[in-house]
Amino acid sequence: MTRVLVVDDDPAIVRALVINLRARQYEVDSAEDGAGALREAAARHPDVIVLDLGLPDMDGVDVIRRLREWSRVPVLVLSARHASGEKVQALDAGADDYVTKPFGMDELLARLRAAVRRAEPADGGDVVVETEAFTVDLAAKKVHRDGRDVRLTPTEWHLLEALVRAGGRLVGQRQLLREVWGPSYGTETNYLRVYMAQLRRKLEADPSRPRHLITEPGMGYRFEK
Amino acid sequence: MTRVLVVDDDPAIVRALVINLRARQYEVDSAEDGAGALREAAARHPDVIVLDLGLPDMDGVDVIRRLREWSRVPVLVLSARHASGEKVQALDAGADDYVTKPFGMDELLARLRAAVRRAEPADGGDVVVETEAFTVDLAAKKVHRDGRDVRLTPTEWHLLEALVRAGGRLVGQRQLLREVWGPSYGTETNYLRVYMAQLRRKLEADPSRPRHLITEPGMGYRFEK
DNA sequence: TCCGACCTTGACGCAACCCTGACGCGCCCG
DNA sequence: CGGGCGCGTCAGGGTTGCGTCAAGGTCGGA
Repeated sequence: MTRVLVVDDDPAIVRALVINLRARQYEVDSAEDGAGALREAAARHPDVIVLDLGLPDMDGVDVIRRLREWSRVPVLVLSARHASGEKVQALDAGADDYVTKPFGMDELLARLRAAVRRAEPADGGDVVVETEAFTVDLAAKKVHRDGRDVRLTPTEWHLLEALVRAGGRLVGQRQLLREVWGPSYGTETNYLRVYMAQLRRKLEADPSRPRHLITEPGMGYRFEK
Repeated sequence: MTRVLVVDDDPAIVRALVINLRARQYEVDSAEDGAGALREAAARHPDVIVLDLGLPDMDGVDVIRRLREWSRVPVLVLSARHASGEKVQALDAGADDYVTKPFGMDELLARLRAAVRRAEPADGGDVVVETEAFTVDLAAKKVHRDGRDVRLTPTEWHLLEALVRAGGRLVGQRQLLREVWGPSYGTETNYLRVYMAQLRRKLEADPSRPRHLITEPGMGYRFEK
């Protein structure tokens, strides 16, 4: 879940933002001055900060500078000032975006999404699923087992991916066939048998008694951690 | 030097931007429609794009979408529309910032600096990637091996860069082709074969048995440390 | 104008992959 | 008790994809 830190000395704005963000499944913290902002940022490691420039205790631009000494978290500045000098200062201090009050909530949210999206893959947004026998990295398209990489053919990988992405739920054979071989393949269940066998041979400790690539007779297959 | 691509159908705006940017030591290309923008982006690999939404040949939002199919270059949108719906659309399509006309030149430049600053070191984290056989310096665009520089042609370098930036993840052949040769080259997989062979000949200890530039048959290629 | 570096393009051999059919086994139901 | 069904296994053959080589083309510099 994405964590947002909202910094503003006007409780009405904080409240409005918190409500809107929480409604969209963000996790939200807040602060009402610069010192609090820096403290919260260090303690909670937010994924993005919405920062009002007009704070009671210190200059907003200084807050950005202090923050940038140790963090690259995206900062979206909120300000009543329309003067371009202010904007330039804030942006050059390290802010990522600058929105003037009064602002449209949907625009702000869109800019927030943009800021978060940008930062995401830099951290290493790998989706990794682990079992006691092997490890599947969906982003890198890599399978690890006993400390070494397992080579999968394209079809084997597609099949494994379809199962793993289902997240433990049962996947019907028809759906599996369509996902891997295309929409016109609905009945060739022998394909599934062959490739499931190959996957088990490559991934399971005891291929004849699979613990992770499970057959549900008459229905489909399931991936289990 | 930072390379900027300016896209606008109004010659006056293009001229103003080009002059201002060149004066600040940017390298500037320009295009006057969506097709030209995509072509230039593929050919010149700019570090940031300034894109007017009101283009004569296609919707600006579509330009962003098409661009995002193969590139993560920062896009700064320029538009006469103030409506928040437009902004949300553009930002969610993959734009990084949105400035409404008429715009202040110093503000635009500040936003441009912010976009470039963000993108630069955020890409892969490490600027220098080492393997036991060779070293790649992404910032200096240099490859070292056995204590001496390896001469790479521009295309060889683009290809190597695309692979190294992926950081061990598999890169599909289509994506690779688009990143290196441009969006219209989706099927010429023979290019990949030829240039991968050249890279391996220059970089791998045993080119016939590559340890770092790996082929995943039917899927793509992978750089491994 | 010539030369070299680089990019494109086609052809060819080989290995790997995908499909396919056959067979055996266990389970359920008649 | 026997037949049918679904699943796992195996091996062979057609096809695809990859690596390699070489020739032609383009562009810029000497």
